[in-house]
Amino acid sequence: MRVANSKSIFFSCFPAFLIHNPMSSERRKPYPFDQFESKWQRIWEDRQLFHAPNPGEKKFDAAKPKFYVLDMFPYPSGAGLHVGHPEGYTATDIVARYKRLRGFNVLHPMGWDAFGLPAEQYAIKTGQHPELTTRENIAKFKSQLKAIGFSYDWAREINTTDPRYFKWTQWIFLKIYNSWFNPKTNKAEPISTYRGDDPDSVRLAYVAEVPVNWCPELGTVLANEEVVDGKSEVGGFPVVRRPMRQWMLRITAYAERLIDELEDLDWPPGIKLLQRNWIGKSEGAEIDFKIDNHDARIRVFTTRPDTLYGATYMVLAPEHSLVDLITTNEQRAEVRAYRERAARKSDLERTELSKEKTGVFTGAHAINPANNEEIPIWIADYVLLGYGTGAIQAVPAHDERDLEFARKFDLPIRAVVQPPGDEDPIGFVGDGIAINSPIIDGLPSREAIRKITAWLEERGLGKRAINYKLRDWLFSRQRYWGEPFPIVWQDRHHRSLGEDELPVVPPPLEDYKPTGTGEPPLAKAKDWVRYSDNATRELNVMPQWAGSCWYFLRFCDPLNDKRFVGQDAEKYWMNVDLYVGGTEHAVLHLLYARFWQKVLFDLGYVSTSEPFQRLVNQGIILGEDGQKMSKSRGNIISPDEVIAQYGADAFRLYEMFMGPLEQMKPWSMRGVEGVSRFLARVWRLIMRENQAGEWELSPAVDDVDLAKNEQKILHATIKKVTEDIESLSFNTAISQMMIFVNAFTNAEKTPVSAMRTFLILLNPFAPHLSSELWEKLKAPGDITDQSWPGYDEKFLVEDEVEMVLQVNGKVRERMKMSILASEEEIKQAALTNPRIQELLAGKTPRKVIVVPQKLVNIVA
RNA sequence: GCCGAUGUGGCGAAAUGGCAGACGCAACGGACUUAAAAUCCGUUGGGCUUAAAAGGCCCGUGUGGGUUCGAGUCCCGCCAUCGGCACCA
Repeated sequence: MRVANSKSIFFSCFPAFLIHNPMSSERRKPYPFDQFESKWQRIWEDRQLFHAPNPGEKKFDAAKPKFYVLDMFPYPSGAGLHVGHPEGYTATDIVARYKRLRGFNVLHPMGWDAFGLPAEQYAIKTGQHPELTTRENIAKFKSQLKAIGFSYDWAREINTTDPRYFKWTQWIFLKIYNSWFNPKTNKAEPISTYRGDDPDSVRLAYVAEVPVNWCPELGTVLANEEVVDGKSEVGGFPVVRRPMRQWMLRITAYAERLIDELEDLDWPPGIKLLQRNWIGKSEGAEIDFKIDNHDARIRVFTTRPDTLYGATYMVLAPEHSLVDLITTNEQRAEVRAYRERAARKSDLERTELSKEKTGVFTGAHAINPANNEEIPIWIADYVLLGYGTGAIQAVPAHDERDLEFARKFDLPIRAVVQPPGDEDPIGFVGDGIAINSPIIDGLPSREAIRKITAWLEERGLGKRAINYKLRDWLFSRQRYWGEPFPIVWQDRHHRSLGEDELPVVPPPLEDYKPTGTGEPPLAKAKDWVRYSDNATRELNVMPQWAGSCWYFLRFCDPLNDKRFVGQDAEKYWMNVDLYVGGTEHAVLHLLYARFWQKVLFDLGYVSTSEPFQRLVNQGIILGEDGQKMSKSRGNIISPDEVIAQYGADAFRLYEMFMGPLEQMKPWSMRGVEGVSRFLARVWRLIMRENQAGEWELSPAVDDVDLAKNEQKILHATIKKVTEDIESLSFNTAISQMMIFVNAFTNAEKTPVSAMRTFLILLNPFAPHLSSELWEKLKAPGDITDQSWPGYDEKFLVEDEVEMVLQVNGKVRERMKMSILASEEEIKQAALTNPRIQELLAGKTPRKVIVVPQKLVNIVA
């Protein structure tokens, strides 16, 4: 307590209700939010006020339009919420409450993305089952969210670790597994429509031996996104490349559609660009090079077939399958040594540390198909097996990497593109004019590409080709706390379980520790693993992304036990009209979810091919020191302490008042105090404290007409708040409400009608306070049943406006003008103004610009 | 290196090409109070002019140019900070 030495005074002058627990109420509350916030939360819960009925249910009103507003659901960590989490949640809650007042059926759900590594790590440390800690963490998160007064439809709460949920995650996996992508129809179809010999080679879920990010410390494989600078994102342990049998999802089949269908989405352009870059489409050609003394050919991918004449050597990735075949005996030892070194390199060494190009000559030569020149074939780890064909034609004159390599190993460099101007052709990578290239000499690059590609195609030497950076999705994890695959193995072949065998529930385990061999922890559950006498279960589990790939669908119909989502519910609610979350999910989550949605759409299970129509990213909230909040900096602020001191409404309001939603901004307790003062002013506009220290309705509140200026400010506020909520500019909406309150604070009479209207405007932002005051005003019905007020422009315009008079662009004078004044009248009034006359000193103005109702600029 | 975002008072910020700094914080002054807290009222970008005030003038939105009667806003170049990607042929 701050007033340690003044307890007697403290007790004598404070109302009784504030002192029953003086240790917890550090200071006097500016308004008694603690008296009613939990009361309203209870009322909302008891009355199921925010439950949205589905089509076909009793209270469903088909006449209303729908609005689906969704938050990225959280991973319930042990630490609880910090003030960054509820930023987006507050924004969506304001929109949800606003849309309800506007007469929409609003779907506003919340749930838990609860599978994941931290719970498993905790289990390893403590021996507590992840299910238990998950349950506890969820309870903590949920109580924190409820304390903020969010209007979630808790009847739709979902939890990705609930068998009733992941049963359908597994079901969707089966659909993916039992589908293939038909390039003719450009969509997924049931595997039964595939006419080839080996369906397993085209399934959208398949098994492959792939080099993966193996982290010995965690005893698991990590996805690329979980590896940061060659170290594990969790724990910072070293990560090495190692081939392993893994489940993959064929997301690359959808690369084109994932790019194209971004077009019509209302997403920030930056996020669309990020996704496009991630998918990384590039157009070019594949060209076949003959190998001297061998039948095999090497296929390369290039975006610049017009530089073919400049290809003075070739490079294969060290892991390329033809390396063994073509390497000459003299070079074999050197090549083998290089390949071994490359294989041992971690990602860190391969990228960050390898500023110097390395490579070795195979001893073999290829024939350049354009000029039949013999060129040496090298291997080097700057060529990646996973991109294109894993082999390149090296054109050192017009590619920085090839140039660096050629210079280091003294390979020939030949210019074949003449840059515009007098730039040096060597090292020029842009478009120019083809030179030293008989077939295309003199052509600009774009045309040269077209012509030489056609030339190659005619001769069967190459063809147009498109490549993507996007790789197939590594979909398995060697962990315990995830969805088991509904797959069994028999005679070294995988096959799917029947839908009636779902869900496949993870077996209870005593010991969650990684085996360390790369074999998943599920291998320890011997009985569970044995599916039948000759079949065993798949031991991997799905990655955490799986559950979040379709949760927005489940929210439409969370209790359905017949289908992953009921058809009518899905049709009615989808798509998500507004999706709010952090930029950290800009690529992966959003890409994966779009991919699943498209598969389900192709197979006819959902009605839209894109899940999220409008996307908004909230900015990060920094600590009071302007640094990112983190345990180590000790600058984490929990909503609990803020709410205890200032109340949930002040917390919500400050989250939104800090600045634009998308922006990064630092927390400030002073700022919370500021909005809390504003809410107290609202309270005292309607309530006053009597002699006994009790709050009662203020006698100033009366059923009076509004003065003209009051009418104007009321309608200006309705207009501004409405428009600002629509554009998610909550900070300026709040500013306008402050202006409103400031204007009414000193009025003799507080017009009750204006107060009611204002409370409706305030309701989405500060639902507890506005509900309480609505009740205190004895206004009819519940505030949540009201309809959003409209405004009338006629109250906003005045008869007279103040206009600015400028001379040469500088403000020199102001004058009042009727809004009806014509331009000519305004001009005359300005020119005859004494101050302007004085400034002009008899000179004739050269030009007069009149902007009606705004200003006059006189150019002298 | 490439791509993207952002640079405005002491601080968070606001401004359809038309009065830069609304609103809030902090600070200062006043009212109320024995006093303080709370509350209410007022001042608050920098400089010059003035005994003081009123008033007037000049400068000011990262930086240098440009377009315009007029630029925080539009165009070109540069700098800084943050975020993403990073041998993708």
